[in-house]
Amino acid sequence: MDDAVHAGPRVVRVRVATWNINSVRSRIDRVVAWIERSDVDVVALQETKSRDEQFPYDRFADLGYEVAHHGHSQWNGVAIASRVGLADVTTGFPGQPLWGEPLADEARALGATCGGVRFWSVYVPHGREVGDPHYAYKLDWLSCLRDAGQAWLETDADRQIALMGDWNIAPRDDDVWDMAAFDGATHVSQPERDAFAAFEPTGFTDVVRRYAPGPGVYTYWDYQRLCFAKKRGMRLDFVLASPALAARVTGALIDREERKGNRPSDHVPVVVELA
DNA sequence: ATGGTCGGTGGCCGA
Repeated sequence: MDDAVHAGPRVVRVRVATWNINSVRSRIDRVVAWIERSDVDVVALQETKSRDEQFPYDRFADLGYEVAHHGHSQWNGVAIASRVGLADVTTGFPGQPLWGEPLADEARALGATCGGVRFWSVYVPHGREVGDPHYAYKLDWLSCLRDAGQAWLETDADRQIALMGDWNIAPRDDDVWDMAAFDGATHVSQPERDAFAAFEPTGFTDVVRRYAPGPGVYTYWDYQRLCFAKKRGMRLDFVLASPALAARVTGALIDREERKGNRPSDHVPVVVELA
């Protein structure tokens, strides 16, 4: 017995990640290999492009992870995998807007509590074109998520909450390779940037940028036109942390290597380390 | 050569 080993404050390091994997079924071997290699405790996935009954639950269980998935069709789809517990799974956030004809829930948000932290895997609507109904939906969706986040912190300002995923917004000019190429485009418009910035006064802050500053640091590269080789990317994936969670962050990285090799996703994982 | 993509699906849509 060596009591000294067990004395003092217990420091628990946790690595969490978010990754738009652009189809979990076509890329499950890569996803499994990355999770094993990267030693993450919690990973939020977006664009699984699967119905629940198609989701490869066994592959995560074999790795020692519990996993929750929310998917209706070949579109969207979000998941959270965890090896530090997975409880209170919630599909969709309170007040999440509907879409389609007839109006219906899209599988774009999934909440779960893992290791005392409330995680949300979010896949923000793309917007398609400025002025398109989908663009209005995107702005509304972001506004409603902000309201939900604000309400959670008003209930308890000390809650550890992570809103992480593909936000489909490049908040700063440096978050795209050339602003001239995005003239009039979605992802960089002022209303979208305002919708993203509106999280800041509620207490949610991006915890990655200070550890992975730009310019030229991206999380997404279009498959077309050799964008990755030409370093033409966008920073679209973010981890927004509540104040109590942000205080635990000791580091972050964007795993650009994962964009290489055979059949990668067009997004790469974003990893945050908590103490 | 001045372009160059995917995935899921089912014959195009969404990104």
